[in-house]
Amino acid sequence: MALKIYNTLTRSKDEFKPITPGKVKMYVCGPTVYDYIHIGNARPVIFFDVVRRYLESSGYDVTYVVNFTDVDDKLIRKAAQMESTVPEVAELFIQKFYEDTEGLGVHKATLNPRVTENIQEIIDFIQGLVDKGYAYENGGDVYFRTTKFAEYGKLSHQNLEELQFGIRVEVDDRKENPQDFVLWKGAKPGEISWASPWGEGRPGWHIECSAMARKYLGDTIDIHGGGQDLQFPHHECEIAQSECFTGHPMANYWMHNGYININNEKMSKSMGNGINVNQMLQAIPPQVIRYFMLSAHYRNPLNFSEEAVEQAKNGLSRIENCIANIKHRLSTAEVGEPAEEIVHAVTEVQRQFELKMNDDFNTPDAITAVFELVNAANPYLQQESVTRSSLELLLSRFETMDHVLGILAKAEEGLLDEEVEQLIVERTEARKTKNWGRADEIRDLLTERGIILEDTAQGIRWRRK
RNA sequence: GGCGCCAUAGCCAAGUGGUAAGGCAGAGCUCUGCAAAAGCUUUACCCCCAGUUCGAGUCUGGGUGGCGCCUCCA
Repeated sequence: MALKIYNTLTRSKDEFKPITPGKVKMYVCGPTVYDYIHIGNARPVIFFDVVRRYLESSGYDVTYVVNFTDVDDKLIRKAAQMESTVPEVAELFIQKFYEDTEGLGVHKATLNPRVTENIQEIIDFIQGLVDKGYAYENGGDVYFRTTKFAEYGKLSHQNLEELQFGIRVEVDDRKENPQDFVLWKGAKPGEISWASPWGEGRPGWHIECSAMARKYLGDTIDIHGGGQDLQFPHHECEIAQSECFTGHPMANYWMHNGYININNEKMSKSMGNGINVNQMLQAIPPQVIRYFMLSAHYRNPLNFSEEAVEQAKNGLSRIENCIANIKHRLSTAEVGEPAEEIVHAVTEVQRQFELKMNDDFNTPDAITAVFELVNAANPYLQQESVTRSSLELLLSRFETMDHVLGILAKAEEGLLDEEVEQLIVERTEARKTKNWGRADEIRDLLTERGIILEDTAQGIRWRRK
């Protein structure tokens, strides 16, 4: 079963063939660290984490690079606002990024290079472009000469002539052509800056990714990802810079995730409907956020709303209940061969899971596969006698799939404080003597404390709300 | 103006031309001391109109209605 990836470059699902067998070089554009990450940032962070996990679970050795843009206009503005410095602001929000993404269960990237740690590489890169005639200096700025790169527009499938320039951003008259973009920005007095052949300044936005991707992964990488909005101009410009500089394709597969809307509206700061991951994690368990994010295909828009979160939460409970029920049966299960229907279900579910993940990372269908396992497990659990091997088989399959999706909470077994333990014992006694009043009283009391009791044929099962 | 995306049940959401997955919510029933969890049952002529085809949610053309990008943006 070959993995297919929708490639923005070709606009089709292409079979994935790594440059080096068994290895994947993957670069995803990371955040500009001038603020907390928001729910929109969280989508690529979570999705590409899943891509990376899936590739690893498929046996690939993945080098996953996510950069930090730690110097740019927004950072300079923010630093002034906070009466701080750019490095301090960057450091603060890099730490917040780590906290938030860890909170979301995201595995750390192999490398998180920063722009400010790669200034020399960036300058060399720009110099190379100038030397080859692809870039020119004017008034302390250096620009990329888009007309020299015939393929400019191949990623976003744009014709240079048809683009409307200067609609949103004023065209700088130091450019030869309005579509040229800046590689090096001359510093204004007082701004953070580095010495360069063109005077004091800082890198333009696009060049950093070209320089860092090349430095850490090589001239051509396997997968380059990011949000849909980065397609143009950001990734288009990266391609122009890198391919003019190295003479090789920058990346073989370009992946772009869709937007998140909030209550069916585009999220934007000006509308004031942004949601920080940090705040969100206070209210919503990370597993629910991941489940929600993965419940739609990554290229489709996804609408965030209270109702959607509620549905995600309830859907997840079905899976979690199932697993809790399996674990609860473990102690009273019998020795024996795994049940035939379970072996069959487990095999079929795994096949489906891989089939769907191989089809351009169809996570909604992958989640469906998880539910199919639930739908096989639950009727089995209804049976009077079950075998331990069946239960273990089910559990291990859940684990395998969750290793990729990361939607299940780590089991926090056993740890009930003594008082609660005591109450449960008391309630069991009360039930034996049919003292239903007391039994219900205790159950209500524990419910208030967030502990839900369930009476099963195999004894009491408790879980946290 | 250019380049694209989307439309499937009350809600969310898949769907390789071959009688429309899965989840949530709702309803009824079973199990239960009562619950919970779980089980069973139940809900779609796939935005509209043409066309291609033995056969179209799926392909083509044309509409309608949403939406994105066009040098800050995930």
